[in-house]
Amino acid sequence: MTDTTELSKAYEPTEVEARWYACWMERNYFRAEATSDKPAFSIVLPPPNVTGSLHIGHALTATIQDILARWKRMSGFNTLWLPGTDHAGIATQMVVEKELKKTEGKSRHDLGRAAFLERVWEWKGKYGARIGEQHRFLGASLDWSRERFTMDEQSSAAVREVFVRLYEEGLMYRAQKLINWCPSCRTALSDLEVEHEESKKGSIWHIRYPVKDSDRTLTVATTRPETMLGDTAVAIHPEDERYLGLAGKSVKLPLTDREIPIIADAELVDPKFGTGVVKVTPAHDFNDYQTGLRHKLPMLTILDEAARMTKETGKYAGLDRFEARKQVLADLTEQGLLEKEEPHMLNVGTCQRCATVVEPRLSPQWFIKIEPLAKPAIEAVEQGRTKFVPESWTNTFFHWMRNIHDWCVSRQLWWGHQIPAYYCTSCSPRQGDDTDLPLDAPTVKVGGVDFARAEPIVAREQPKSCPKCGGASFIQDPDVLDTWFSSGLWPFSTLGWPRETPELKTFYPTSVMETGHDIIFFWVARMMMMGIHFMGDVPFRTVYLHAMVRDEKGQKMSKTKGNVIDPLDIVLGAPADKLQPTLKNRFPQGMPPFGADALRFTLASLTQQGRDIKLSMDRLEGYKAFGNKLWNASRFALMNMGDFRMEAGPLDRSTLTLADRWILSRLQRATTEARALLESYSFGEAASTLYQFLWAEFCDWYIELAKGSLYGEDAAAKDSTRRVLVYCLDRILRLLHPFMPFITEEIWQKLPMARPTDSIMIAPYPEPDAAHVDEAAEGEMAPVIAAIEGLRTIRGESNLSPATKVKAVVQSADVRTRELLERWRGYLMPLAGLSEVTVGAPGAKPPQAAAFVGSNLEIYVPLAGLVDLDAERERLKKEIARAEQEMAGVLRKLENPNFVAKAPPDVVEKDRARVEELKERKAKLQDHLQRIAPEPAMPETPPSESTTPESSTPTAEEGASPSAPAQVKVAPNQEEKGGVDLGQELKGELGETGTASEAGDTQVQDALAKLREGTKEGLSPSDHHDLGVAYMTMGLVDDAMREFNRAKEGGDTRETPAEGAEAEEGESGPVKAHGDMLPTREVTQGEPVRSASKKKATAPGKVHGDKLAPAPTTEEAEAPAVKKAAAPAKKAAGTSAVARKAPAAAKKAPAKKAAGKAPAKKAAAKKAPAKKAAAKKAPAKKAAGKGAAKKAVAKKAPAKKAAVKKAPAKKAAGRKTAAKKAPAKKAAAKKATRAKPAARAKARR
RNA sequence: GGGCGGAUAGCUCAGCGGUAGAGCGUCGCCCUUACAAGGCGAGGGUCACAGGUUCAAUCCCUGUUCCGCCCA
Repeated sequence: MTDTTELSKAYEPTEVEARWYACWMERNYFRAEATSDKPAFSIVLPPPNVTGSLHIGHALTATIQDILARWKRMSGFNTLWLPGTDHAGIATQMVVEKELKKTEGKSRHDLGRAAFLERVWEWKGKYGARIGEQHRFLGASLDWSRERFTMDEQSSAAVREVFVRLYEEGLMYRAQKLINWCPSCRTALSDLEVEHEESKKGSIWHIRYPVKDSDRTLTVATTRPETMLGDTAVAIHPEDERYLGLAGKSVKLPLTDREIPIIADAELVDPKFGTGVVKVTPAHDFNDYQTGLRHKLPMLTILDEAARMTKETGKYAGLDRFEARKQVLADLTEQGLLEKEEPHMLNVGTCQRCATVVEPRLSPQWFIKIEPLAKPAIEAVEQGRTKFVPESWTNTFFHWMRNIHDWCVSRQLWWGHQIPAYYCTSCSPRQGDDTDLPLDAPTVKVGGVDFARAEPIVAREQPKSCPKCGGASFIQDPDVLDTWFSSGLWPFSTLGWPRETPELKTFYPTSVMETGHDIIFFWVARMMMMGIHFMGDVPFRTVYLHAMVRDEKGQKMSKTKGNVIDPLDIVLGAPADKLQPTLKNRFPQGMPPFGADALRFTLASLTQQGRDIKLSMDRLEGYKAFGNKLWNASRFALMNMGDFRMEAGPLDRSTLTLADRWILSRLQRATTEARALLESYSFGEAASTLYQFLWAEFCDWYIELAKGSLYGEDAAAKDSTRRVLVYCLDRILRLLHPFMPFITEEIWQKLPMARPTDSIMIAPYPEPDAAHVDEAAEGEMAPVIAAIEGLRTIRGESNLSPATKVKAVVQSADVRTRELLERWRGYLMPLAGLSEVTVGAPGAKPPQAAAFVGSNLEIYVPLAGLVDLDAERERLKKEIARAEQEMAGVLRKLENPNFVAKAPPDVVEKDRARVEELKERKAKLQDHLQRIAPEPAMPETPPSESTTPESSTPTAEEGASPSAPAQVKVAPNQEEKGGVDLGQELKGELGETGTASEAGDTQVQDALAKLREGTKEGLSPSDHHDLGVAYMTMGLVDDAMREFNRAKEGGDTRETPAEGAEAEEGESGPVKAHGDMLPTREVTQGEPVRSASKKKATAPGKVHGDKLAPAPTTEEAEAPAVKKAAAPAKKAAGTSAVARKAPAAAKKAPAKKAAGKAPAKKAAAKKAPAKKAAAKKAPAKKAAGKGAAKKAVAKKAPAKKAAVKKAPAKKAAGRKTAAKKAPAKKAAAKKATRAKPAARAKARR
């Protein structure tokens, strides 16, 4: 069955995905048991609107829920994931109306209610099916046998039941209240369906209302002048002195013949706002409505359902509200009653569906009394019976629930659940010319039932006879219910409620409600209220709210923006002409099929709690590649299986190799981690864990290591490796299955092993096996990996082709390490491309070799004849610089008595150990650097113009300023370790080879002690000066200044580098650059060669700064003779290289920054916390130091950067601005600390 | 006006008191027979700004500025 040729070279998702979904369906794997011994896990799919097709947000929903469902199913749960669609009242009615208009030019009224609804049902059939199909393409393991629709018979029955019960309980009532009305949709809206636009530009008009029986006028300020025609009062603040005595009088309402009262109302009127006089229009403004109620004002409706002026408005009747506004303003102007118009920012409510400005409208509607429902929901969350993830949504939920208003649930639409209220056609009031009469006035029967005044009979079924008059003819309330009304019942209506079904018993409360945070109020809150009220328990235990998916630019996806992405286009691919513009731009040849697995993995990976998801095509491509990687790793395994077939049962550990044990151990860790992350809904991290494990550990290391035995002759070893390969793959596939269901199934089916189930989707989710957690193996593997990485670094840096086999000498003082490396040379050689490896104790090193110094081993690769050694020297210097940099940082900490005293001992200990390690490493590197030094050349002649260290020029690379070699020793890094390094360096200078590392802790301690006391006795003024320079190179400005001051106090006459730098400012390019660099120099200390060469080596005298730096120190000390001259050829190369890079510096440094803040301090401070602290305490000093540092840092930066960076020449222009790059030192430091982060992470994490 | 997020590498994002990470992109060397959708190596960070707390701050606190969302 394991035909290796079965797997194609590249993974092709399309065919595989279609095949497996059909198979799963056929085998009924998605179906949940109504009753089962297994624990239940249930999720109801938030029902997508049947308005159209799924967008990428739905894909996210489906992905997350399917991950949960598959994971739980594999974990032994009786898992129900229940699909369905939502009828989406307004939205669907609108799209169908639109289509009707477009295709047939008809309105819904042309068809009539029944015929129109038929059309909508047709639409529903079409798009409902399409939505189902899309979910299938996404791999969603939904229980289609239980698919539901919010308007199917069962749901409708539930809706009726709920409505009637609420009515019976007094929680559902009908009332004439002011509600939000969309004049375009011509229906009531709930508060939530109104969107508030921030600060729209508008005007506020000041209108004079003449006070009756007086010459006085009252000026009201209003943003809606047209509504004055509906004013039934003007209000003033009772304590407003301007209007004392006016309350109780009346004004003449302009443009009408009405007189309206002046009322005093402290609640409505803010005397500080506008004129302090407010027009009151109770039928068209929510605040005025309340005022009207308080003062029992008449409520005059002047706008009809389409927001046209009613006949109440006389000459304005029939005008649209905005037209009317113009007319009213014109008329007021004419009458001289318009005082002024001012610009005004206003907030306008618009219809969520059609963006029309909504209009408050007085009309009879159905409402749910919400408070009695909200309270238990709040309590449930308070008590933790339902939890929000992320937790931060809890407060949002509370806030809204505690300020909730009664819910207007009636909609003047056709598509939806018609309200189960009936009116007797015999005795109900009728519409007619008497509609202006009071509500309780007797009526003349003219037209149809006047629902505003008729008495409803609420019942599950149409009543047989009218309890009032005995009439048998009824008409049902024409309104339908808010879509969210039926959605609110979803968690139990879908399970059969109000019938008592086994499903209800098994799956309610559902386990998780997973949905977008945008519908927390619309839907989640309402489900909570309804669920608790009707089921007596919360509808779900956990609410996981996911983020919104936005496009790559963070824009919300919308049809109008044209940035909507159809998930199926990603899954299946799409021709360019079908794509929206940005995607077409990105994929001019059309979108390739990424496959559902890649899309799902991408969405899962990008899912972070509390942050929107910007869908990145780059990442999508990356995860597609991940699928391919998995595919090919499996392909590799399968092609090497031979006749092997793994039997069931535990692995025999006795035959395992180190690599086997290592990967098995790593696998257990990944398993544990992935499971824990899933438990906490950390989908992104779970995906990342699996990604890292598969790629960086299993593929990059284990498969490579396995090749040895697979390609070898030892049949037993071969089988053992095969066993481990299959074991791991099986588990990796199962771990990944919830994320990538298709590819994992496809591969899993091909593994040569006994399968406990017919499909991976019902196989158990892997559990960690403690028996395979193997610390020892991981420990043994570490030096092997370290050695391989070291060798690869050497190869990479030397640009050695992988085909070139090299010899390597590995030395370690540690017997165990040597033993391991010797034993596992079989791993070492192929992975590092070695033809030969010699493992031994530290001793003779090969000449002309490249070296890698690890924490416990050193590696040498003779490079003579392979590459020139210049590159290697550069690399070593860089390494040295990094070590020094880090060491300096750690030593700074250790020097601080507070740190030693207050930090936890283990932290201090760790730092101490780190210093030791770094010291040793540095010594070895320096030692090696010296040993591969080119033939000594004549020392360069020091520039005659300067003798101070700063101005003295170091030679390009190794050149030492003759004037200061000895002082160099006092470089900052050594300062703390002080004595030791000093001694060591001196030794080096004297030609001694002994490593100082073992020199003695006592010396270190002594030095430290001295430093802590601040005495630094034993340092000469000159030492202080050099120390200052060294500090400066680290950006430790304050420390530097202190040392300079001490030097001066002691008689040292040299000027501070800053001064020096300044002095040099007018000089020619190279010279200046050097001078500038000097202070920050440590940056370049790692590569003096480079900076020198970059300078074209034309101004050797100027590079002096390098000398002072710690790194060069050693160089100089130990290899004083080394000259740049020695390697002219190299130099040239280096030069150009550097030149190319130089400009790069500019890149990082925005011009604006160069302009002028004092970056130095900041930069310096950053890298050197200690210094920062110092600065804080000594402001005066800081000031002093700042200037110096700024200059120093500013300048030096570019140099280092230039030296290090490889950037295209095009950027040269910006070099100057590079000054800003101050943090150069940081960069250097960074490198020091992260020799090989990626590799390290790969290997160890 | 109130509330909640966010600001970390060129891009998309993790991390959140103790040596800054990933993927993609970039640069260099490689078509090494699982994978060029690849391998190995490298480069790349004022962790928005300003204060504060701390031995130590990207991380905690306060404030500021931008961006986004929600509510009124």
